[in-house]
Amino acid sequence: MNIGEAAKKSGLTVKTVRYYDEINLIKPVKNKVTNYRQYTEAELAKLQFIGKARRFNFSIKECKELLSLYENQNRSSKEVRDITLTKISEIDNKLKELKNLREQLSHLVTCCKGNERPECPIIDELSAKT
Amino acid sequence: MNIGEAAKKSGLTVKTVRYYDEINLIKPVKNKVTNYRQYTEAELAKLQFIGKARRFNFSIKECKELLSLYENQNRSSKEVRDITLTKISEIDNKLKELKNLREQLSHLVTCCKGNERPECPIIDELSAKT
DNA sequence: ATAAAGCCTCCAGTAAGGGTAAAGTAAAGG
DNA sequence: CCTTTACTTTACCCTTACTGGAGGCTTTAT
Repeated sequence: MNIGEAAKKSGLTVKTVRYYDEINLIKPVKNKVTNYRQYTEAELAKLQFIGKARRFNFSIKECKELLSLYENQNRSSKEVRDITLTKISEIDNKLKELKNLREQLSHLVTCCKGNERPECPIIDELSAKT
Repeated sequence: MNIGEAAKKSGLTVKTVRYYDEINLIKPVKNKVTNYRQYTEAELAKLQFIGKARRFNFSIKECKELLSLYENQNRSSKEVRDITLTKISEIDNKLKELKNLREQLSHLVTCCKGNERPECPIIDELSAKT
């Protein structure tokens, strides 16, 4: 498929997908006649995967690592397994923190609805005059 | 407290905290004699909050918005409430996606443990030759 | 008293793209 | 077949959110 379709299906921009080619992250073959990039389904899947990881601030370098987990010929090895487990635990930390952030905002909503100015330690702390 | 302590307690780097001062996000007072930045507990709380939001790719601009939710004298207004609810729903989407990413990696681990080379559609898809 | 650690400003560089231009290619309608 | 519209190409500079380093004051520990 062409770059536009790949971008759309992966939720990335065309610019970004082109950039990933440029930095040798996902390099599609190019139609020798038109010079258009041609993406396979496998490459699309990788783009989707990278998109997901990037949205959670895994760096491009880390994305390469994650991708290599999939591509590693020796992926059943202990080493690969360990890296993956490390990433998972990183993700678990992110999940925890994200839930906490949600909590904080949701608290803001329930705590401050209506016109009352209820007791609210979180807000008091944050809105205290410097 | 000095910048080093504020940085440590907020999980940001000193450089980053200084940057947030520079862009008028969190501006501490400065000790007129030493010229050192002096952070209050309230500013620390804001740094922590921003750190959390930034780690989930809320832009600096969005962080300002979020902060203003707390500081807004009129925070019980419908508008502020709506913005907050929107942010919360964005967070819920992020949570969903993050769980999905975790799932994908965790599947990789259980699927590929030991030395066998088991069937694994996700991997097969991703590692398929271009 | 001196060394190490922490703070300051200033300047330059980086990561990961985004915006726009100028030009080639492809698909659809008349 | 031709034109319009949509898509793709490279090239170049711009942006956001930092990061690193130089050079120099301040504070703390020995």
